Amino acid sequence: MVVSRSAAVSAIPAGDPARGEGDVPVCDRAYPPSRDRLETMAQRVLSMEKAQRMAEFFSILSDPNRLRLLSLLAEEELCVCDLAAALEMSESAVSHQLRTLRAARLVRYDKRGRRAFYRLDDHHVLDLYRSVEHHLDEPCG
Amino acid sequence: MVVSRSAAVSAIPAGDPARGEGDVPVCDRAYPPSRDRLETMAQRVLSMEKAQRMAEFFSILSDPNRLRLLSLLAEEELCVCDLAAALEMSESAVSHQLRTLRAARLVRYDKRGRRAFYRLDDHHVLDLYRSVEHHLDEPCG
DNA sequence: AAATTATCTGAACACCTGCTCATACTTTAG
DNA sequence: CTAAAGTATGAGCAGGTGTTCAGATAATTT
Repeated sequence: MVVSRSAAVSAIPAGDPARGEGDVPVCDRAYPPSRDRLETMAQRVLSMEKAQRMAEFFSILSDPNRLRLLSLLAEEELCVCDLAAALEMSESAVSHQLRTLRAARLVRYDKRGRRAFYRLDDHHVLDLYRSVEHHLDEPCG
Repeated sequence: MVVSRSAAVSAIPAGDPARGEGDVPVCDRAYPPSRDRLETMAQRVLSMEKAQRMAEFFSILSDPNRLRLLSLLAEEELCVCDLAAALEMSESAVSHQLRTLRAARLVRYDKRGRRAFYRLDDHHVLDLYRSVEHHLDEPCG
């Protein structure tokens, strides 16, 4: 894991805004690609296993109701029925979605009496959330 | 848009690591929630429209093969057949996925001869990609 | 010109997702 | 104790997603 880290990070290089859009890299390579080129690409490409895990994480955030749940829980802990009332969803649907978020360790809950109070359990997800929110607010996005 | 920005950003507050996990906020509120509380939550919750757009964006990144395509295109521009060879996918499947990425403005292409060279068209997506990559590399993740 | 190459596209199919509904469980109220 | 409230969960179903397959298009080669 430690060894693969540098390779993994280099698989997606820094933004590199220094390189202008104009100077296009080599464009008329031989086809089919040589074994060397294929091997080079194989080293750069995200492993299937890692891609799978990343995709699963993104898919947790790819549902509007889950995002709305997170947006409320980012402010304060709330119980299932409050969440259901605020989002105008059935309590069953909310419970199912919270289960999904729980499985992904994005929220955790705390049962008091017959109510279950949910709160965020992941600080990274907020940064991500805000990044995309900001990204989509851009005029070109 | 400008006016809504502050409200939108405040919907998800800063990480606020200063507040310890110990001091739990108010936990035994009345139920059902008062009109005031419901109204407050309604102001904080992500709008359905915005949630929809964010979810669509995340869903673009929620497929392992699309992530692998992006990981290759982050390094250099590549044509469909190179990508297909590197990922061991059919050229048709790659073309379909590139169409999806194109529609989301994450990649753009450049046709030369009978080949189509694809490259990234979005700088934000790399930051996001790296954030999640880093997040999932953590021991607790 | 005909054949080949690189890509694109629509249809069809299998798989996955998120909802509702019915039901069960646990805790509080009467 | 019984009844009700709050939540959890499995089954089932409608809708969405990603692949393959067949076919079309345009540029190159022979």
